Amino acid sequence: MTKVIQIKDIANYDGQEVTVRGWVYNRTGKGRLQFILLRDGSGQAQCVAFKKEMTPDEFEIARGLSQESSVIITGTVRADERAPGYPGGYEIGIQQLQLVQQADDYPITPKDHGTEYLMNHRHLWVRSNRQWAILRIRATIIKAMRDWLDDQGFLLVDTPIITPAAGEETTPVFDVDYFGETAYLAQTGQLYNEANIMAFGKVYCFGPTFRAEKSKTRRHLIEFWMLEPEIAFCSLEELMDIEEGLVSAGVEQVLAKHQQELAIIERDVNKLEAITAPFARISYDDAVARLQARHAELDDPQQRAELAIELGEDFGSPHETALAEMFDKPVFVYHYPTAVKAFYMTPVAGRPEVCRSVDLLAPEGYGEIIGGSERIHDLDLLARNIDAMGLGREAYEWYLELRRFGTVPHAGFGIGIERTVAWICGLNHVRETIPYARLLNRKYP
RNA sequence: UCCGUAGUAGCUCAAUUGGCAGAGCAAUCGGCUGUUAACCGAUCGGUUCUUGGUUCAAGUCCAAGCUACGGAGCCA
Repeated sequence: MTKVIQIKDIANYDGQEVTVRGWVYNRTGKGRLQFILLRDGSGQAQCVAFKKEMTPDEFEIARGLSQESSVIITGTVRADERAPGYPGGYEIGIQQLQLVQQADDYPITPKDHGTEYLMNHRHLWVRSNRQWAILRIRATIIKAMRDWLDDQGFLLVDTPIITPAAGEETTPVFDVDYFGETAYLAQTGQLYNEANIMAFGKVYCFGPTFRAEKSKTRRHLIEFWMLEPEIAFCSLEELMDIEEGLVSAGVEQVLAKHQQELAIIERDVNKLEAITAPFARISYDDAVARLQARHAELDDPQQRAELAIELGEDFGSPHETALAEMFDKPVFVYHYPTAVKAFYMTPVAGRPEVCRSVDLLAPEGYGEIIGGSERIHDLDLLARNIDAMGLGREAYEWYLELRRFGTVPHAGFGIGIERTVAWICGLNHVRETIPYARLLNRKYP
């Protein structure tokens, strides 16, 4: 029994006999010579079948292998510059081949397919190179950001998915039948984070969140994953320091560990190498002025209509894109109008029409990847806002109590994992950044 | 919800002014000892999204609907 190896480690076994187990990604042949590109989840390696080096029965199996058939192959590793794969450069000369199952008419061929077809076969599509690369990068981004927070003294504190009240008042939520009562799927863990910082100082939660919005764009999912740090005794400026440290750590780790995957998805690595702290910080007022200046340069009537903006209005998607295009790194926009932001955001002292909020806009048109703010820590002001929004005191009683027992200035933010992955990978849609996307018209598979 | 585009073989797409339903890939069979989405030969493959209408004749024109894609709003 030879050693079973992972293909990613193949370079360590040059000249040795090994066993690999996996699936046929592709096969080409020239009569008595067959090339089997085998993937095992960790990588891909070319396995070469010569008729004279195998039993006749096993060679016939090799000659007839279909795409995604599962096999166990034993053979000798040898370096060969012609060998494709990941990492590539090594191939396996097959001595024994065991067929686990001959796959029957695999639907996703190595040719072009449409989006709908691929999404209908997402359970199989995740096997493809490009999806393999993206989902591996996603895992690294999550790990890098969590490691960074852990190293900074944050504690992971999980927050509930089923909640008694909608977290934010602005967006529609999903109802859940909770033994005859109505509960809601979480849109954010923030309110619970605010309780948890009073116990642990610096915390974050990480998990799925749910928005019942009828949004159908390349930036929206119904179910998406969010990493939400919250920090006691934290100002908006300190919050921006944390955000840029977190984001640049994620980019740095992807560059360090995934050159191979970035090559598969053909990402322009130069643009990622530029993503280092600090990031530009501009006020909402400044952003509006920049957009108005840009607007004045435009001739096209449709573009002019999209980019028109007055002080006090919220940004639409075209505004965010235009702003981000002015920078080659993510850019912070702070002090948004109070009226367009959530009820818990602290008004700026002396200028209550704007609030201590900050969004981080990703470059290359990917839009907002982070939203954050200083939270109101004054009991009376928070209670007034809750009443003014018509939210109902009962569900928020515990939240108000946080301001009654040792309230402190604090701040936090949420970073959308899928938008971040889409930006770092240079994808044109978030649906490829999550294994099984939930979209307005899709919950299958 | 609004605006725009599309729907033809398992997949990706053609089909001229309304005039015989086509190709590549996949699949099946055969050939080939260095292939990189191999190549060569053959075979197989159709409710042209649905319903109704115009016409000698509809994939093509008209009406309604369905589905998908892209964008807006809203958001991360």
